[in-house]
Amino acid sequence: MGRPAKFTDDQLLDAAREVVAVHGVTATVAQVSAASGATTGSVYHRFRSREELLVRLWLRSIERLHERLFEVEAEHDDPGEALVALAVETARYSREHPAEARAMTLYRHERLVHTAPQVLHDRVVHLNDGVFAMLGRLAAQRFPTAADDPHLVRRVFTCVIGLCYGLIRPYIVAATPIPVWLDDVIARAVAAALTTIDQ
Amino acid sequence: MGRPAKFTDDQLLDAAREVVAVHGVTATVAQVSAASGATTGSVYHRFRSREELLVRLWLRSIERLHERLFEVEAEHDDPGEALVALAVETARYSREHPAEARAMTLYRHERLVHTAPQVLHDRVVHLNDGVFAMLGRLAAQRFPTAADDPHLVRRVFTCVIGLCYGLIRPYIVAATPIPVWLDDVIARAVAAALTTIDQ
DNA sequence: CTCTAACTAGAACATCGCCTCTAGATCAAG
DNA sequence: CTTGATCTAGAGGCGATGTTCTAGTTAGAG
Repeated sequence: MGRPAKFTDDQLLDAAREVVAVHGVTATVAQVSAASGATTGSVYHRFRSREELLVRLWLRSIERLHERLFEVEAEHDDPGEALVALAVETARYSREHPAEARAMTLYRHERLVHTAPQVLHDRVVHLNDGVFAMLGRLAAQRFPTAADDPHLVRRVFTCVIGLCYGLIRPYIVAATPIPVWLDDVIARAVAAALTTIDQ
Repeated sequence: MGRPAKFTDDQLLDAAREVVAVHGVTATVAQVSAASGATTGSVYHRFRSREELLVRLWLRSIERLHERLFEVEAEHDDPGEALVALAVETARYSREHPAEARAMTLYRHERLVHTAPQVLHDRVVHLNDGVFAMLGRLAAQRFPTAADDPHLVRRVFTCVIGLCYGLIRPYIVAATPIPVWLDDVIARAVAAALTTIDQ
């Protein structure tokens, strides 16, 4: 075997996360290497490009949020309550982990499906599969009459995750604390938004 | 006097708007000059920097939306209905003018307050004054008991403009049509969000 | 007509940041 | 100990892009 690694992938991603928390998507490889203690050469030994590094960071941050969301689903019996709880939990999680949340804002899923590095393409494509399946389950329970709407999951996603994310995003990007009163706004707004699917 | 101008400022801004609609914030001066027919030298004769050009475009797009919003206020007697109508109108306007809407997403107001070019600083700082005054008027009517809350206007702004913008932003950035069903989602969500201010 | 302010023109310059390249260090296996 | 795969190291190539520079053009004023 060869020499053991001095830095783990996660260590480099952690460094990138802190740089991104300050500089956003314009974070440079030089900044990441400075923050991690590795040199640019070492960074490029692990990641084929700056893009791959940042996309990996983005993927990791979103997957971590998703784990939380799955736990939230398990804690609720009522599908309507669960949907609202998913949105509120997204806000809470982002408030508690601002740097992780900032990493989530690096890209948009739809764009990356077309532009992500080859190696990550499949991971990007299937990133939301689990959450969409969960939303499909909850939606089928909550809106039995709309079960045949092919866009049902997409609409539910917009009313729950999209609505919440849109409200908290400005705070995340500005590195400003997400106000606690926003949780209540999100809960009521999501519940009301979902009523558009009823009729 | 000297030679008359071959391009007006608005012509150059229009060209920049079309480039931004495709390339977003990474639009280059070369792309703008190509789209307008002017050379980079001419562009720099009008605008001191790329930043000033793009900030001017951003300001123009937001001021144009604001004009619409003032008209909407005048069309409504009930303050609650007016607040909801403001949000829905923002979505409609963005749907009808996707390139203008894309220009609105170039910057965030809070960041520009600190980083905008000297010449534009005042214009940036007072950009929202009119809208905030309008929201203050409507909020004072709609929430008479909360009139002493120093953050009232900020909260109303979040519940109306912030909520709407958060929902439509993904479509604007992706250059995807804003679904019509979103108008209904926005109307109900805004109305519900505003109820958090009542108690 | 001549003068001149204002503008056009686009080549040239400077900077910045991604990425590569070659050399050297390290440590497990044999 | 020797070997060799793997990693560290950081200087430098290279392309892209913001900005400047100098020359030339235009059209109104006197």
